[in-house]
Amino acid sequence: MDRSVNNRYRRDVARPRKFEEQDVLRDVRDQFWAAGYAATSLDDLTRASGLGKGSLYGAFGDKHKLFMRTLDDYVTDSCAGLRQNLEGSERAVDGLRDFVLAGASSLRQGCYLANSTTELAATDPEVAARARQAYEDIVELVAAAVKRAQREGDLPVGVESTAFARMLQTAQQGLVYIGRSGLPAEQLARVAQDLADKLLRP
Amino acid sequence: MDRSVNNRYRRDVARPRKFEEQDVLRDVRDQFWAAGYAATSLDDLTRASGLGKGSLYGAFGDKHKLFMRTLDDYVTDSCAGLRQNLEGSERAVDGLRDFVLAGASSLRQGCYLANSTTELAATDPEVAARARQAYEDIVELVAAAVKRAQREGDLPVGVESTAFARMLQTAQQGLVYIGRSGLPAEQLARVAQDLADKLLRP
DNA sequence: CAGGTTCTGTACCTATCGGTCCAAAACCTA
DNA sequence: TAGGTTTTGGACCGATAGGTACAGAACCTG
Repeated sequence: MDRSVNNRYRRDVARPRKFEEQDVLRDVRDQFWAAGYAATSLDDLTRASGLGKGSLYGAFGDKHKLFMRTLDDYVTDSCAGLRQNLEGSERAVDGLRDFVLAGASSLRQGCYLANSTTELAATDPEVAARARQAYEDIVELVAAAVKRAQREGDLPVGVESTAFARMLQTAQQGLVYIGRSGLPAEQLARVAQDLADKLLRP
Repeated sequence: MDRSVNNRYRRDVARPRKFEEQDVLRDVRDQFWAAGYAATSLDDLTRASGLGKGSLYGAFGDKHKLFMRTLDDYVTDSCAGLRQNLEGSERAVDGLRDFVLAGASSLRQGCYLANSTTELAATDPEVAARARQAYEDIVELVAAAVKRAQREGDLPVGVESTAFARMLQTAQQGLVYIGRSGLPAEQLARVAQDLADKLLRP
């Protein structure tokens, strides 16, 4: 019987787990985030999560599966948050502005997806596929907000929404990267302001 | 006697080397570039370069020293090339435009410095320091070109050249990122055009 | 050609890698 | 409380990591 990976059958029987899946996934993700995938050993993961190897494997499968799980959760949460911010903003252009500025907020830590993509996309097809899909989702969300901003009269109607969305996303990722490379926070914030102004002026 | 790392004393005596340092450094760099630092083993390096471990250590020191050497060379060459492009352009604004567009040319491979920074800057102070210095040098070069473009009437004189330079650099790095994440070449080129147009219009 | 020196490749070292196994512990149902 | 089932954590595994040692090859000078 396959007991590995996320089994939930008969949870009301036998010895119950001592940990919360979400907590473990968060700790593990933070470890990967801090050191990168290849540079993180299983011992690092057991130390970060407090679980033994057996528990880790029983619950999530091997190192790669565990990593993909954290990446997947991160992407899902990020996209949900982005959608909420974009659709929740009074005027769409404000949401777009916040989207760009958000690139300056991660600072040295960077973006988990971006870091993972840079480290692994060239050699790991699963990561590459997940990253590509995530970026398409983001562009779609942003493009919808661009269209709304056009309807609201805050962006020129002439521009193609998808192309414009990609441009904003590129600017945001550039900010994330420059932040990770060590630019001081206040200078980074200034760059973010300048970029948002230039790209979103009518 | 310390024979390690780049010794050149008495080159006209005893058994001469069978390899060219530059060739080896290029092969090694390409290996690091393709797989990342942590995911590259010494066996990978001997395979890529054709040298044995003994030769590699004798000539360049350990894995980390060897890596730093390739990173250093890459940065030096890149900055020299950038300076040449910027100072060699008829009008400074054309050089700046090419600078931004260059972010779309690396495609899946990405930028060696950017990849290395993303993977290592958070945990490796040497890499962090080198990256920070490289980015300052680049900003300085670009800022000088911005000033020239202002004198030539292609950019408004009101803007602060360093802040503007950082903005252009951020856009370029964003393109590198998006390219590495798998956006098709023609779409990436389009984004690059759009960004350059938006940022460099008078 | 002899002596001295450097370079090269391989064998070898210890530590750690990711992953498996399993006996004991912990819990639920009956 | 007894029986059944799952979880746990550490012992253990072969493979590979980065790095060293060293014997012999290759070359220059004199």
